Amino acid sequence: MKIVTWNINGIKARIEVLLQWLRETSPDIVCLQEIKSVDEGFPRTEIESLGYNVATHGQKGFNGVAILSKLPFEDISRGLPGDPDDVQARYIEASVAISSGVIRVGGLYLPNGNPLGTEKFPYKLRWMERLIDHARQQLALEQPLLLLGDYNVIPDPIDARTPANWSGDALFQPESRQAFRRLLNLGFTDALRSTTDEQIFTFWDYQAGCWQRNEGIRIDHILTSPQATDRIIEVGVDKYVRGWDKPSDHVPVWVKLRT
DNA sequence: ATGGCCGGCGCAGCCGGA
Repeated sequence: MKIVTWNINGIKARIEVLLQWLRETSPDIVCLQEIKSVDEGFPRTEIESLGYNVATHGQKGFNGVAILSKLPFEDISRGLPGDPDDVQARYIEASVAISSGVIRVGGLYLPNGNPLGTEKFPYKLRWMERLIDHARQQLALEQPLLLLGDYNVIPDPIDARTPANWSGDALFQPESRQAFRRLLNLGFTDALRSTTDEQIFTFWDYQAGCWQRNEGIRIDHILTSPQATDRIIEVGVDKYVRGWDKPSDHVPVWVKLRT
């Protein structure tokens, strides 16, 4: 089965691109970030007509995540535990039954954290600590688990075309990278990096001709638990979607798993 | 030449993104 993460940067502006990509690639599960929509405004019926179940966790104007699945959801959890005062819609989790058991999927939109020196950066780091705590609990279940989404973290220098451009950026701060490594060190695998040493990007800024100059970064990641890692067949990035009309600034990242 | 964009909201121009 094919499981994908994609920051679509606004579902209302991207619905035609999303439907076209769904028709062409027919993924089984899709985690979407930055839907920038309340649940009632999400174009659910158009997506359902392609054979998907839809679960959303939205808010007005910003953030917002969703999961699409051809298989029915077993149970859905909205919001990242650990801070009842956090009103930002950045996490959704669901299970689907497969022939060999159950697979759990967490779709996340990790805070950007810029600019440094504001409350946004400590919020990012606190959010990462909550994610680590939650991931540790989920790993204890010893099931196939995927935590995928827009992590807003450049893990290593190879993951940026020009690392020096990001030295003052929250995405490439030592604290951000260390928290990402601590998450991995719980027992997760960075699925894409486990299959290639190549420089591969998932985001190109709209500004300054970044796409044309290939000034990209890799910030959208699929983390797999040991039970999911053992099932990996192939990992890839649908880079060509960035060249479509009215593209998102992110592209889909996918993994094929044995069921 | 070292800047260049985009979406949401809501109907001008600001906020947020990365």
